[in-house]
Formats: sequence, C-alpha cells, structure tokens
Amino acid sequence: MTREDNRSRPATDRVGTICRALRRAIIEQALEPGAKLPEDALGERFGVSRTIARHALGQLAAEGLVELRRNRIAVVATPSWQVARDAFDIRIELERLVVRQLAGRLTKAQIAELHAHVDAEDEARNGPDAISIRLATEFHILLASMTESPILIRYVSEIAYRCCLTLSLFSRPHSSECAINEHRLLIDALAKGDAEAVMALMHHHLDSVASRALVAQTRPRGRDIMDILAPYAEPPRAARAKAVG
Amino acid sequence: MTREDNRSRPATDRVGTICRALRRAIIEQALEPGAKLPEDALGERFGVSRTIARHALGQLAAEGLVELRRNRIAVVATPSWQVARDAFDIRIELERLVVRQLAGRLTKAQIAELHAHVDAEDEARNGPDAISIRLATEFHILLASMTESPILIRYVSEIAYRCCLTLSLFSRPHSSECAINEHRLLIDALAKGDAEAVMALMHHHLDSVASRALVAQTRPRGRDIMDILAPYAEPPRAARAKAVG
DNA sequence: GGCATGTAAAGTGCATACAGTTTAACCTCT
DNA sequence: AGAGGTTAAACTGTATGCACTTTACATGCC
Repeated sequence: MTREDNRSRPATDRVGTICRALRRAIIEQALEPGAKLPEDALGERFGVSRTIARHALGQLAAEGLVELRRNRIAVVATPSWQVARDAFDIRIELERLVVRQLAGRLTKAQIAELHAHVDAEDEARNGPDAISIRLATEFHILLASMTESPILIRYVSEIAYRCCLTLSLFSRPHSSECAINEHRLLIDALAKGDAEAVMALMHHHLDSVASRALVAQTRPRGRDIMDILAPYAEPPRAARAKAVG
Repeated sequence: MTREDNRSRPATDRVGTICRALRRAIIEQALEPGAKLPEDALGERFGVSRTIARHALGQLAAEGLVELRRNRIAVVATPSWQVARDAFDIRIELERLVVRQLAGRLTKAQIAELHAHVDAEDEARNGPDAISIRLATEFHILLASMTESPILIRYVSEIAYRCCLTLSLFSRPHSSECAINEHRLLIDALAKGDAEAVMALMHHHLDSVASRALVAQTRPRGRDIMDILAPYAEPPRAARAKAVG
C-alpha cells in the first residue's frame, strides 16, 4: 500500500528512509513507547530485507528512540523520568547555544520561515496532541538547522526527538497554546538580536515545557506493569540501585 | 594473529568490541584521518564477517569518527576547521553542565580516581603525543561518566573523541603540561564545591585547549591534496558553496 | 483449576552469495 | 611517452539461509 517508491530517488539510501519514517511514527505516537519493532515486519512493510531494517533499528537505537536488547525484539524506547529530566537539562544548554549563534543573524526569509512554521502550529492546535507536539519539536529543529553547524543540528534534533517522545509519555492533555506564544516571542527576540535576552527566553521556554510535562515524577501513563507497580513495591531497605544504561 | 578471543565473553557483542578498538586506534592516530577502512579487511582482522564490520562502521559514522559515502570505502573522518570550532563550542557547554552537576558531590574515592588518572597523564607526558592526547580526552570522559547521566555521558564522550581527532589533526607539537595542571585545578575546584568557579575553570580550560590547537585556521597537516590546495585555488567569483554534512 | 514442562513458532545473530559500482591496472593508439 | 579507453579487481549494497534464543502455546500432572 504505502510502499516506498524506489524509483523516486535513484540510488537513495533506504535505511535513511526507514529511519525517517519510524522517527516520525514514534514521535507522533503512532508507535507508542514499548511497541515492538520486529525486523521481519519492518522489512516487509518497507519492501526491504531484514538486513536493512536491522540497520535502521541500529541507527535509531543510537539516537535513543529505540531500545535494542540482545536476542529480543526491538521496542520503542520508554525513557525513565530521570533520563527525561537529564535530557531537558542538556537540551536547554544546547538550544541556548543555538539562539546565541542565531540572535541578530537571521535573514528576512528565515524569519518568515519561522513564522510560517508557527502558523502551522497554530492551525494544528485543535488537532490531535501528537501532531502539535511534533510541530513544536520541529520548530526547535528548524531553528537549530539555521545554525548550519552540523554537530549542533544533529544533537539538538536527536535530543528534541527524545524529549518529544518523553512528552508524549508523561504529559497531561498538553496545553500547547502558551508554548506557541513563546515560540513567537523567541522569533521576535531573535530578530531584535539581543543574544542574552533570547537565551534567557529560550531557557525559560524549555524550562516551562519541561516542568509542565515533568511535574514531580508523574508516573508514565500505563504501559508496562512492572513500571506501574514499581512505586508500590517495598524497596528492600537498601538504597535503590543506580541502574543506568 | 591477534584474533579476538571469542570465548572470553560468552555472548558478547562483537560490533561493540570492534567499535572500541577502532575508536581507540583512531584517537591514538594509529589510524590517521583519511585512512581507509574496508569492511573485508576489518572483518578479517577481527575474525567476523563483513556484516559485523559494516555495522560497526555505521556506529562510528553516527559518532562522527568515520565518514561513510555510498559505494565508497569508509575512511577515518577528517573534520574541517569549522566543524572543529563548532565541536569545541558545544563541548564547552556540555562540560560546564558536567562540572555543575558534579561540584561538591564527588566522593573521596572518585576524587582519588581522578587524581590517579591525572598521575597517569603526567607519566605519559614524555611519551608519544597521541597517548597524552588520548589520556587527556579520557579524563574528561571519566568526569562525565561520574554524572551517571547516560545522555550526558554519551554526548560528552562522543564530542570529546571528535575533538581529540581534531587535535591530532591540527595541533603543533602539543604542549600538554599546562593542560595537565588545569586538570588538577579542576579536581580541586570540584572538591571544594563552588559550582560557578569550577564552571568558569572548565570553560577556560577548554577554551585554551581549543585555541592552542585551532589558532586561526591552521591548515591541517598534509594528507589530502585537494584540501591543501583549496586555499590556493581561485574561488570562481561566486560565494563559496555552503557545504554541510 | 493451577502449575510445570516440553515443543513449535517467531525472531534475532551472523555468514555468505550475488549484483552493481567504483577503482586501478593495462593496453592501445597517437 | 602521454592521453584515452577498456577490462579486471576491489568493494559496497542487499537478500537469503542457517543456527541459536526467546516466547507462546498446548499438554500433562497434581
């Protein structure tokens, strides 16, 4: 049905295609955290062999969107609250860097592009949550891409996707109105060119997004029984183990 | 000859092993930027099939240590000056975050571990450059790993390796003495616990490492003819294309 | 009914085979 | 000898096959 058109791009790299598709499906919650991603199924779906599907999964795992355990089916990542908190902390620093580099340096065309994007966010406001979350995320990626610093672009994209995944996991009905307004404020401040001001603005923006979503260890919505029951299980008197990746 | 012992670890993941080996070879300049990495050769060297070697290369490419172009042999990455500059900028922010989280929170054991590492750096001071660069890099990674924030650890490691690669490319004889001293100062400041102070220290440290290495567009040492000749070629009147990754 | 156990199905880990592409060698013609 | 073209070798891209592991199910025992 939605078979990727192989001829659209001559020698196109198919693992990239699959990655993009999965990335999008994940952040739109078409694939919820914990969802299984068997290589066979992916391969069939995209009309490639397991080899390619597997490679794509490896890529996504490196980005933190997918969890890969030996001999087990790959699943969409389920970030813990702590990891989510860390991610936002790092994200704040990275995006401060983005706007610092961008302040006062945007062309008219770029500013228009940003405004257009926010307009799109506005229109999607009443649509499904997943879409507006995705658009909000893509706003930040768009911003990052304007730095033309490949590393920064990659890091911001990656961590923004992860935060996006987190938002879909933890957040309540999700009030995006204020976020959209904050995006507009950011654009204006960028145009005006006061680096310090726009850095502060970005800091505040991300901070409030994070706290709207992560208010005091909201337990993730449903999904894995062990996780839900974790807070009810008696901790065996020892300090909780420091399990990291 | 040095065939990896398959039985040493029962089900160990071999692509990880290869990644570690290559990473180390790269940052020690056993493999110089531009060096070819054919899948066959790697496979044979590590006693695995191309499948595995290829996967490892994909991983390394995602980390920016290897360049992968379609249908071409993978090569060790040759970061441009601009990318190197960007990398250091980002690194500074990330490592400021590291020490902010660590200031005043290190255990005695951890402090001892850090000191021990710097001692090792000291001993290697008169050895080959590559080794002391590697040790200096690993100091920062060790620091990051103490945050126990998986994301931060990954990002700092990754970017530190990339910077390390850059250093080996651009830097002159490399004066590591001062860097070592700065490491000691950092440890002391961390122990003392003044977050602001230690952030400033880290900032200054990385800044001076970067500028020692990257003073005004030092052209990379040798290697690729096209690169060397680039500044001598008449730019064809048009603004130079903005080629990014 | 509940629990253990064995067995088939599903899935991953990895090597290998083959097709297509790039690179290098060689050969020819001037 | 040098330029250009032609063929072989070297590699990569991808599919497929087989062995091993995990998971799900059904069967049997209590």
